[in-house]
Amino acid sequence: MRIATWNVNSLKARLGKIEEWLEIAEPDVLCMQETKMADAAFPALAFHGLGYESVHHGNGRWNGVAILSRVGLEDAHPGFSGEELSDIEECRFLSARCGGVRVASVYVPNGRSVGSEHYEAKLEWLERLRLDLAEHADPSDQIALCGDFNIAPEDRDVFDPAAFVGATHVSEPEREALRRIEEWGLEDGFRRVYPGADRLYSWWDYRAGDFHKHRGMRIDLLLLSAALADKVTYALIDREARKGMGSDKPPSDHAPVFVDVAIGPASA
DNA sequence: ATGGTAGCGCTGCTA
Repeated sequence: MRIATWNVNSLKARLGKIEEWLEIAEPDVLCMQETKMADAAFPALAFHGLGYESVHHGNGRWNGVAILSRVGLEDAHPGFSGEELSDIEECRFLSARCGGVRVASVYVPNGRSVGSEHYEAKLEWLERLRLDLAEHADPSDQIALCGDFNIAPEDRDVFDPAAFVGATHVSEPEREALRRIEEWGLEDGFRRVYPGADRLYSWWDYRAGDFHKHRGMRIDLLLLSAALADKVTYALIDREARKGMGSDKPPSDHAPVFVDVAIGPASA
């Protein structure tokens, strides 16, 4: 099973590229973030035409998450377990069961600047995610948290650690919050395939030509429970899709990332 | 050089 994640930075602006990428990469499951779309505008028919069931959780603001699946999509749940839909101001978490895997599309708050109220809210959101797992999930199940975590797990995941001193995405409290989630029973699927690699990024700032200068960060992660992590056969950050894929319109500032896991009918 | 680009949507916010 191929499980992918992609912060698309506006689903409306990127729909053509996403359709193109689905046909090229053929993921079984794709988690998207930053759709910037309301549920009523979600193009479920376009994805259905490519063989994907889908679910979306968005309110038209700058957030919004979705899951596509061609291996079944059941028991979709917007927000954390027990969270009332009417209480959700920012749509950043959506889970569903796809082909026997509990999949979540995750869009961690940016945090803006260390010490700001937005940064504190980011840490609180991460702790809430951890508690949600601890209370409502079992680490022995097949679980994949896929998304834009807005955290580079280690210094080797950023192009120049010195340039990020004091910045968000690399601060110790953020990394500690991520580690605590992993300690519950999840593992960075990318590192199963590339344990020693550095300078492999998933996001590049649009500005100052950062993509072409290879000045990026690896912040888009696939966190897998052991039942999946032990069966990873391949992983890729699709840098080609960050180039724009033949269209005149700009690409997303994130590249899609995927892992292949040898489970279920797709791998038989 | 305290810069730069993109999306949304129409003014400035968010990333």
